[in-house]
Amino acid sequence: MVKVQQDDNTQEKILEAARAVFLEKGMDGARMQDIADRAGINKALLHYYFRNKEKLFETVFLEAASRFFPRMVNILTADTSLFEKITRFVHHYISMMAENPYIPLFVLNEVQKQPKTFLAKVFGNRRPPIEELAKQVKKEVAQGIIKPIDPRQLMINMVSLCIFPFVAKPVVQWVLKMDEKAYSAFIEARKTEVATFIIDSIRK
Amino acid sequence: MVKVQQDDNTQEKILEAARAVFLEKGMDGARMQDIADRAGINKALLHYYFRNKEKLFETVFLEAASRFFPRMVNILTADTSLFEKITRFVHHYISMMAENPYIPLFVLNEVQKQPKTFLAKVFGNRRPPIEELAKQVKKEVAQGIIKPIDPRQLMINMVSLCIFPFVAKPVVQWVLKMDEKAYSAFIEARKTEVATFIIDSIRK
DNA sequence: TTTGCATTTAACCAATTGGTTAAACTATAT
DNA sequence: ATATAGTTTAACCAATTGGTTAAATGCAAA
Repeated sequence: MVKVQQDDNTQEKILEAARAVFLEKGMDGARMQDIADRAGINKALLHYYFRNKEKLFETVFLEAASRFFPRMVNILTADTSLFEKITRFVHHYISMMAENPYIPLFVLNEVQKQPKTFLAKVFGNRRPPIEELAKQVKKEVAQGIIKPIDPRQLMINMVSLCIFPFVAKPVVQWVLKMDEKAYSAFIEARKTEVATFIIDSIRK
Repeated sequence: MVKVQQDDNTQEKILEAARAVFLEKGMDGARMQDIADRAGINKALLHYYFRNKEKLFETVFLEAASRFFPRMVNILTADTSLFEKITRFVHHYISMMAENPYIPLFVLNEVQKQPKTFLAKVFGNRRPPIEELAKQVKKEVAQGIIKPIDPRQLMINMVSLCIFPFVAKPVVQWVLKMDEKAYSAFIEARKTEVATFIIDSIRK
């Protein structure tokens, strides 16, 4: 059926446009008219597909989040060495941010505006499996494999190094005078740069 | 003259309220009525003091920025060793974020929505003096004092490690199960943790 | 050919919101 | 006492915006 295909096309066009507009403007700044325009349709059809702005956003966001979390949980709970774990974590985290660059800033905003509600919606009951990594760090510190470090600080460092260049993309581009291509290359390079940066820091 | 004093009080009350509301809601989400309410005045008086939302925002933000930049420029252009520079940079950056925790997320949002306009307004013509640090890094790499590293990556790492824990404060608190006191202690500890983390990473 | 979904057009509504205005009141400086 | 600046009240305007509606069109499946 060609119709169904058309249907999917339009829906995907809308989601793509929504991603772009939400990225640029945030939830408050995003205009339904903008999204419709960018999707090449009109407002009526936009509301025909998604009842309202909130639903549209939820669809866009949960779609990305549902791809994100399972992979990170896998990496963190896998039976691998600490250095291997850090390397894989950084690579995958940066890759996923690069694929969904609109997410992190949005999350930070929503979580700022309504911490409880939002965190509940995203994580539900489950928390990120940080205990695994913490234990592993403590163990390797005790064994003298790595330098002493607070596992919590290490974890925040890892996430900071992965996420920040995305939420600060325009500033990074401006300060370092990068066009899109240079920025992409810079991010690509970070996948290994950040991993070695972290490992070099804690290795004895 | 008591009047002038009253005047200053009201103006400061408005700016304080504006800071709070802008922090919570961002530029788009912030409502003039909210600001007036929180300042304990009415909308008419708010507009009596600040012609419009944009002017108010500008005042609030530039006031904070004008305290921030000179200090960082000083540190970056000072005639000190690289490790000293990194240490001072991290300490001051984190201190200033702790004093103005509402700024970073706000900046990231505005710069996302209107990169040119906002960056021009904040930085004007001048850019952060990154060349100094870049040269210093290249020199010490060449001299074999530190490991080879792209100065740009290093600088982004420094800033990421300083800023991110603030923009992600609610998430950090939730994931690591911290109350306000624990979070403050965590941030305080970062002033030295982050500095040694970076230096340990690049030191040969 | 008829049925039904996708899509457009275009007008419209209700709520929000930034911003204005004018009149009145208060307290103080002169 | 009077002028002046700070402040309130309250109504109002214009623009934006999320969302709705109804009628018409195109088009593929049956």
